Amino acid sequence: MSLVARIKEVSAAAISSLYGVAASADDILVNQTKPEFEGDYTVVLFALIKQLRKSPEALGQELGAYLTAQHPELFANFNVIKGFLNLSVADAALPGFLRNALEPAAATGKKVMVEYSSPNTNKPLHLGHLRNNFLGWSVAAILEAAGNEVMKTCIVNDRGIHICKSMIAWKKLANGATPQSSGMKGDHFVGHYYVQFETELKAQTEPLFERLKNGKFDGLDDAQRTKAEAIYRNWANGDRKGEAAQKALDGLKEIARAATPVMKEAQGMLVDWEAGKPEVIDLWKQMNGWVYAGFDATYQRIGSDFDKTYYESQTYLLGRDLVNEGLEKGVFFRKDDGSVWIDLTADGLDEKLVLRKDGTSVYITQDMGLAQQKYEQFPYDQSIYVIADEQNYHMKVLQLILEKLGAPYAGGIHHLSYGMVELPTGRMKSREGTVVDADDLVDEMVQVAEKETREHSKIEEFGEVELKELYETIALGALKFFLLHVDPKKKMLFNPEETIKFQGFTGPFIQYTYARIRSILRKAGAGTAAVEISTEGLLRKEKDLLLLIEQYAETVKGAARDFNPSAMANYAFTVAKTYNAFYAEHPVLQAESEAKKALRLELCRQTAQVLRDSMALLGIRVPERM
RNA sequence: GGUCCGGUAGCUCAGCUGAAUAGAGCAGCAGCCUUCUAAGCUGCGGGUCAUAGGUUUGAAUCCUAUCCGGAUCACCA
Repeated sequence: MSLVARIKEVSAAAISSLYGVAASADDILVNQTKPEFEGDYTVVLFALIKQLRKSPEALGQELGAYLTAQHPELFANFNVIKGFLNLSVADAALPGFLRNALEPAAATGKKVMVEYSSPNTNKPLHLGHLRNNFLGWSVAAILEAAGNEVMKTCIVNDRGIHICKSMIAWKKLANGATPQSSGMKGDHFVGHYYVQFETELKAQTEPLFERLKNGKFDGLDDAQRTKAEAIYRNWANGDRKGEAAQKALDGLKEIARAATPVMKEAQGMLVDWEAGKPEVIDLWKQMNGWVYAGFDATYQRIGSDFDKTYYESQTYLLGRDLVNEGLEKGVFFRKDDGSVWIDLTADGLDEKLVLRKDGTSVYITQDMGLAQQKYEQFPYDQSIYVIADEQNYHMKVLQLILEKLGAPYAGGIHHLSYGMVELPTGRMKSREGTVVDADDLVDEMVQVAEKETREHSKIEEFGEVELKELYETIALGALKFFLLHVDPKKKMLFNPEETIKFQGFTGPFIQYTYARIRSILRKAGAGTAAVEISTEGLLRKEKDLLLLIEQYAETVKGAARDFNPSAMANYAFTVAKTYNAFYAEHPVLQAESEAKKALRLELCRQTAQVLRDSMALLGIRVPERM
């Protein structure tokens, strides 16, 4: 049990016994005492006074007197200010609680699946993927540390029109080039052809778009023509400025894009792919293979891994059984043209298509099927989807549909919705070339780490290999901490003009603190085994540190409950800061006495452990020296 | 237009299951390396918590409205 939980427990018991009123630990509000007051933890009394018909002062005095008298092992002292009962924890109580806090969490028996990363195979990973990967990996690690059985999964979007685009461009332009022959990383190689395709598509779209704007519809198929004519009529006869007009123009442009020869070619290739045409399948396998080789290198470098990888090419047909089931249950209905829908208007949403009139699946259908398959293979209590907040609506619909189908796993689905990473100029747009490439960014960070290390470090005994590793550790530490230290659900700003900081509330700050501690421990020749500490004459800064370390287990629990790695980042920073204040004031190796030295060495050891473990839950390594 | 999310110091963010005078980092200013790593430490300045009402003993936090920014409402994935 944690210290705070224990304080709540004895306070509740005290109230029951003092006033004959049933009180539970949940009724007691305990905060950390503000630094300007004396004490460690504070019981806030206001909520209790109405029921007990006591003044806050009187209640505080009585409760404080009772607690210190009944639990001298727990409380050394108390004071009451207004409605706040400030309690000083007995120094001797700390070692026991510390042991609890640093023990691994008890197993919950719960199975949790975490899906993250989920790349497309037509282009390399970018900054947005990094936030996703770091979040997903970290949440999985935190859930595991909190005692859950965790399975990390990834759904690779390896089929569809976007892959066909890369394939078409490669066939036309590459002359048989490969990543090897061009010296490019596979995912960048394939991404290059995707960009080529988009360039050509844009070039072909423009003249067609102009013709549509002038009411010329030749070259369109019947469906496109009907649609284009309708949009055109509205636009031409109405207001030519404003939002509606812009929407009409966007519609026309979309039609123009679809009607270009290159786009038709890509669509044709998708049809061939679905038909299993061997030459298309072969090329598809080859290009995806290049991409996977590239992804693997990046994943390895940034430390992403998965227990199971799903491929959309193998799951995109799933979900049709669920559609049939839904039709039988009356959850879905069929329209005259044969398409299948669900009406969610009663839930405040819209009607949603789940099967096209030609019987093929849409995105949501595939996700229904995949959810089902995941549950069959790993009967989870919770399934976390790490997906950007632009898909909030989609995930809401998915969960609602599964609930209506009566899927037993529907309630366990949780969308870990995170905000997009934006540039000072707004969202990253691949069409405008403002995407920050993941590999480039990591390379850049490593260079900065090297420069910073040259400026600051006094370590000359490192060899080339060790230095390289150190730069990677620091660079990824800075990058991961930067992307994880803010609340996941908030969008965040990344300014490519400014390099990610290495001072203050950063990963390297914590890594540095760890390295300093390790340096002391090396010099002391101290073992790694825990030593029984004596808290005789504990000083304020020593106690602050002990109280903070004691909060480790609770912090992990909270981070797991909220799926929020930033809680770990904030905690690690506070620990490091508190340690640094202690470090500046109290010598360890030259302590006043042997007893003090032993205590402080143990403080160092435990601080190091907590920092290393907290950072590990963020996927960040800590160096022995830096 | 409907729905959802956000607006806290010059900048980037904590705090949001209500509780003491709203906290960090960066940037600015002033100090601290003959002592365990100065990527550090200490101090100073900096706020109408978007706005207006409401609930409450108590509101940055809960409710309502308004303003501003964003996402979304595809037979794309």
